[in-house]
This record gives sequence, C-alpha cells and structure tokens, in this order.
Amino acid sequence: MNSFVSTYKKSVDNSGNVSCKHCSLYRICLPKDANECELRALDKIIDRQQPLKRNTWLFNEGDPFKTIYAIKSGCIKTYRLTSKGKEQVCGFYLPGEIIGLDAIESGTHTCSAKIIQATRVCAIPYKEFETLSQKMPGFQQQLMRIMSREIASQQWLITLLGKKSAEERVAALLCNLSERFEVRGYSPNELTLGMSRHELGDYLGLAIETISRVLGRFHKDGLLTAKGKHIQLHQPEQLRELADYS
Amino acid sequence: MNSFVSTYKKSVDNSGNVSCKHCSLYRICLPKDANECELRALDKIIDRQQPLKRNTWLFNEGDPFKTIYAIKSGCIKTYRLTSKGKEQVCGFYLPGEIIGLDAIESGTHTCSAKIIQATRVCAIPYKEFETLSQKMPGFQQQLMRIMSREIASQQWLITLLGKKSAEERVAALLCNLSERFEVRGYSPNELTLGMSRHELGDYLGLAIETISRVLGRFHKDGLLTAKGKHIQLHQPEQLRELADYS
DNA sequence: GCATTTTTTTGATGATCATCAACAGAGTCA
DNA sequence: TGACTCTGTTGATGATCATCAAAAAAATGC
Repeated sequence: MNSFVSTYKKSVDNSGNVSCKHCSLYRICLPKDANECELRALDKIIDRQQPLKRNTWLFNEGDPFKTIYAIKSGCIKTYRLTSKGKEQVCGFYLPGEIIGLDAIESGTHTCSAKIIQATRVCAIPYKEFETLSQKMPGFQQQLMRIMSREIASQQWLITLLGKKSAEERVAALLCNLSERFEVRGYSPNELTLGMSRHELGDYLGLAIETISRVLGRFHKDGLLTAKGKHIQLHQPEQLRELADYS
Repeated sequence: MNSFVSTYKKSVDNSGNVSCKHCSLYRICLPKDANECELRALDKIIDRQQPLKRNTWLFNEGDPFKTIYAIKSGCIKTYRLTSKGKEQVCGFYLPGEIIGLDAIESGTHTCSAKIIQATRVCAIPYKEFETLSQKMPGFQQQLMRIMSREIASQQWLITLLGKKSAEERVAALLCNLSERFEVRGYSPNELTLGMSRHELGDYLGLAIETISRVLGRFHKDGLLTAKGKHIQLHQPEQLRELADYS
C-alpha cells in the first residue's frame, strides 16, 4: 500500500519512452531549472536497469567506484562491517535519493549497498556525468547540493548516535521517515517500513530487543500502533517532541 | 611544538605576497592540476582573515550560509546542540580541511563551528566560488572530492558511535589524528591534541571520565604516554588493531 | 609568588541498554 | 494443512558506561 514499488511506471510516458522528464521523482532528483536539452543529454547516459531483487547488492565495500545510483522505487540500505562482523547501517535510501557519493574521492566504495525491497535504480556512470556537467554546470551544482544534504543528514545521525536515548532514537527515526514519506506523496502517519527490526537496530545503534520494547512502550502510551512493518502514528507532534526533531 | 599555529607564514612569499601558490597546504587543499591562471583567480576571491582567537565562533547553527572556510592553521570543532543542551561534536578540523559544506543545500548552517586553538582561515565566498568554477571546472570537482571525503569520514564516525566500545573509540580517534598529523608533516606518534577531554568525549559519545580512564588504562598497558594534551604513541600498531582502524 | 578557577583524574554507585533464553507469530513451501 | 524457518516479542540477568562526588593537577589571574 504505502510501498514505493509502484513508482517506476510513471516515468514511462504514453509512447513508451523512458526519460527523466516524465519521472515522478523529477522534482526531488533534478535541478529546478533543468532545460529540455540538458535532460536529453542526461537521459542518454543514464542506464535504467532491470528491477533489483531483495537481498542483492548494488555494490560492496571495497568495490571500485564507477557509478552513482538514483533510486526510482524500493529501498536500499548502506552499511559498513566492523572486523567483528557487526553491521552499522549508514543510511536507508528512498526513491529520489542518490547513492555512491562516498566513493568519489577515494575511487573505492567505503560502504556496501544492499537492496532491502524490490528496487529500481537509474545508474549514472560518473565519468560521463562529470564530462557532461562541465558543459552543464547546473548538474554538478545539483550533485553538490545533494552531497551537502547527505552531509547534513549524517550529522543528524551522528548526533542521534552520540547523544540520544533509545526512545529518542526510535522516535527520531520515525519522524524522519514520516517526513521523507510525505515529501514523496505518501501519508506521513501511515508508514510501511522497508526494513526489519534488525536493520533498524543496526541503524540506530540498538539491539533488536530494544527497538521492540520501545515500540511496545510507544504503543502502550497511545503514540502509535505498530504491527510488524506497518506503523500508524497517532501523536506525531508528541513523537517529534520526544525525539527533539526539528 | 606539534601545534599547527606556525603554518601560516609559509604562504607569504619573499616579496610579501599572500597566495595559494605559496601556501604549504597547497597539496592538501587544491586540485593537483591547477594552473597559474586558476590560482590567481582563486586568490582574488579568497579573504585571508585575521587570526581567530580561541573560544570564538566561525558560524553558528542557524546562521545563513555565505562562505566556506579553509583552515590554514589551528583547530576548529563543529558541533550540534540537542534541546537538552548536550553537545555532539561532529568533527575536528585541521589545516587544509574545509568547513561549511553542510549548509550548501539548505542555505543555513546545520552546525556551529568553534575555534578551539588560535586559528587562521581562508574565507571563500560561495557565490563567487560557484561563478568561478563554472569557468574552471577543476575547482568544482575538487570541492566534490572534498565533500565525498567528508561523507566517507562521517560514515567512519557513525560506525564508531554505533558499534564500538569505549576503548575502541578512543584508540580509533588516536589513530585517525595520528594519520592526519602525519599527512601534514608532523610526527604520527607525538600528538599534541588541540581539544580538551571534554571535547573528545562530546565527539566520541563518551563521558570525560571514561576518556580519562581509557587513556589511563592504555598508559598502564604501555600503549602510550598521556600527559594532558601531549600524547606519545608507543605501540601504534597495537592501537590500530585495537581500534579496528584501516 | 600565591590564590582562584578550570581541567583532569580517581573512586563508588547506579541506569540504560545488551545479552541470553524462550516463546509467539508470520511467512514459506511441500 | 502442517512442518519449518525467519522475524518479532517478552522476561531475566548482567556489563558497560554515565553520573555523582571529591581530590589532584594544571592553567589563569593578581
């Protein structure tokens, strides 16, 4: 219902063409002032791949960097493994968001990207994109904005991990997802999570049992109804306050 | 001795001119293939400010974004405050590193930047930089690389905060500083920290007492000698292993 | 120099959350 | 449908690290 799986078809227009111009994520993904010519040029280098299955990888830590990916539908997590085999999820990525930016400098991916829901991506070869954006500076500026947003949102996660209690963390995550769902045209108070409790824990720096208990408490306090992956927020405002989410 | 305070004068050449070309941080700060012409153009828009005093601010959370800053000497921390007044340090920045990148997208700084050691910065007005880099794509590419590195290094911190023990955190921080000191031409095993235990704690998500105790234990185990801000690493390799630092 | 303030260290106690374990539910497949 | 697996929930216990408190050391000021 609230999944992102169905978004893809909207980018195919009546004549069967696939292009950024007709993509429903246009607003989120591209610079506001992109013109026809720029869009056509971009369309040419983008590879709109076959749908990717759950539990497959887009890339792995250590892989050479060639491509950045824009998500069309579904959900992807990026994560890093410690030598002891613990997994830190660095981010959950939704349609319209971009993955692979950590690797531009080093030429090697510093995290792995795993598909956690059936997903479609647009693959953008970075070299070609770079060449293109020398003629069309708007693209590069857009990518900078996207990277800047990534930096800011990582700062948010850093603050969460360094300074917040279990309840604050879970509440903050829900607020964050709610906001991002809303931007994408879904109800902000009816979330269908793409990730398991385990993955939530590995993102928030908590054990799955803690996630479960906190959700249970929120449930009991009437803040939300949590049935597996389906979560209804009853008191979003109270949740925001609890999370110190602004 | 090991402080970064003295770096500045090296960017002033014999005739008294100040320019990127003669800056000792050239290698770290600028693209490898920058030519004379590009450097002159950049020099024109850069404002080499007066030295900044300890305990002053470069900008504050919520300030409008206008400028990015390259550090010439000294040390700056960026941090975010929670509503309960806790402070999460998001990064310590050393000479050659760039600050302010989180604000490009939103137009508003998402963290505060505080000088924690007498510091000199080059202020780069972003609008002018953007104009410049449309003609000189090398600059924009360099800034992208720098942002990419920032993203990767934040992922590192996220993993540290989410998954590591107190000892691992402190060890990892020391390895990280050691590495960055070495790149800047200082001994990797003789660190003079620019930050207090309190600031270390607010960075690593630990209480100052914990920092103190962990350093004490490392000291006792012969891994290092810690006298206030001066730290000598005796067993850097063992420290790396302990930290899972690669 | 000595007095004052700030920072750091050390010790004792306690809270939060991880871990372990067992069970309940949901989803999958023959 | 029932057996099986995977995921999520709930309870009991314990470890790590935060907090509180006080002393020691270092930095600052007069």
